[in-house]
Amino acid sequence: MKIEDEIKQAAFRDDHQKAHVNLIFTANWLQQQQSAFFKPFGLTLPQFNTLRILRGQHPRPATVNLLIERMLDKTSNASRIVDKLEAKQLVTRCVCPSNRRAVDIRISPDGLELLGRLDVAMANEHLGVQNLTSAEAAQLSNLLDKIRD
Amino acid sequence: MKIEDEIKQAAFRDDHQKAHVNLIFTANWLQQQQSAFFKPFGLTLPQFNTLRILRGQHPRPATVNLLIERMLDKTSNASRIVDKLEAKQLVTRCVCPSNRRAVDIRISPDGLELLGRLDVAMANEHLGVQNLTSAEAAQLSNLLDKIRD
DNA sequence: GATTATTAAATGTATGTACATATATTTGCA
DNA sequence: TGCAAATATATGTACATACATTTAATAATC
Repeated sequence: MKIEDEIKQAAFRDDHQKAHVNLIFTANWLQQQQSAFFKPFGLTLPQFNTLRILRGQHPRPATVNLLIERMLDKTSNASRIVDKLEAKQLVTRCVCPSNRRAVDIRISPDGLELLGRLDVAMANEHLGVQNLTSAEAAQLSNLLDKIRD
Repeated sequence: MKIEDEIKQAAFRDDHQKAHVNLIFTANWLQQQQSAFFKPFGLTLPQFNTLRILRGQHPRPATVNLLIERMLDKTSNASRIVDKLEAKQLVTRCVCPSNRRAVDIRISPDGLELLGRLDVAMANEHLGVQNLTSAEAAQLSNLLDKIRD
C-alpha cells in the first residue's frame, strides 16, 4: 500500500518529506511485525536483540557497556532490559572479578534453547525486507547510509 | 558512517539483513535528531505530530479516531498524548455535540503560535533526509513501499 | 421499548525510551 | 598516601508504546 493511503494523507510537500515519513512509518511497521512474532515466545524486541548479542559473545561474558555499543538504540536502558531477561532466567549476571565496577552478563542454557527455537521459527517466516531483491536491499542500505552522512 | 561501524558489527549475513538493520537504525537516528530539535520548545515528537494534524484540520475539530488514523504509529495512545497537549493549553477538548461518545479536539491559539515558531526554526535547520537528491528520495520511497507490500 | 451489539474514548499495567542523577570502584596525580 | 577525576552500572522520573479492559453513548435487533 502506498504511504499516502497508509496514513490517509493526500499528498506530501516534496519527495524529501515523503521519503522521511515513509522511512519512519516503514521502520515502525517492521518493528511491529517483529514484536508480534516474538510475543508468543515471551520476548520483546529489545530483549531478543540483547539475547542475540549475548549469544554472539558466548561463552565469553558481555558487560552492559558492550551491550549498549552494539544495540541499535544507544540510549535505551540496557540495565533494565537485562533485569527482565534475568527474571526469566535467560541470562546470568555477576560482578566481574577483574573489575568490580563491571558486571559480567552471560546467556544461560535456557536462553540458548529459546534462541534455538526462534531460529527454527524465523526460518519459516518472512520477516523483514524479504520483498526486495538483493540488489534493491543493497541500494536501500546505500541510501540510508547517505541520509546519516 | 557505514552501518557496520555504527553498531560495531563486522558483517551482516546478507544484503537483506543489512538493509533491515540499517532501516531500523536510521529511523531511530532520524527520530532522535527530531526529538532533540523539539525539546527546547517543550514538545515531544508525537506531541508535535499530533499538533500538526490538528492544524491541518483547523478550524474544524478532530476526534481521537481521526488522530489515530493519521498518526504514523497506529497503536500509540492518542488519548494520553492529547492529555499532555491539553495540560499545556495547546489544544482544547470538548464533547462532540452531535455524538456524545466522541470528543472534539481543536488546536488553540497558543498551539498555532507555537507551530508558527517551529515553522521558522525548522526552515533554518536541516532535519530529515536532506542529504538525498529528489530522485534518490523518490527511489527510497519506492523501495520502502515495496517492503510493506 | 428493552436488550444486545457496536462504537468512541479513557484507563490500567507492563515495558521501553530519554535523560539526569546516584553509588561504587578504579585510576591518576599532587 | 590521600583525594579528585573517570568509569561502570543502577536508579529515578517523565513520557511513550502495546495491549487488555472499562465506561459511556449510540445503533441494531427482537
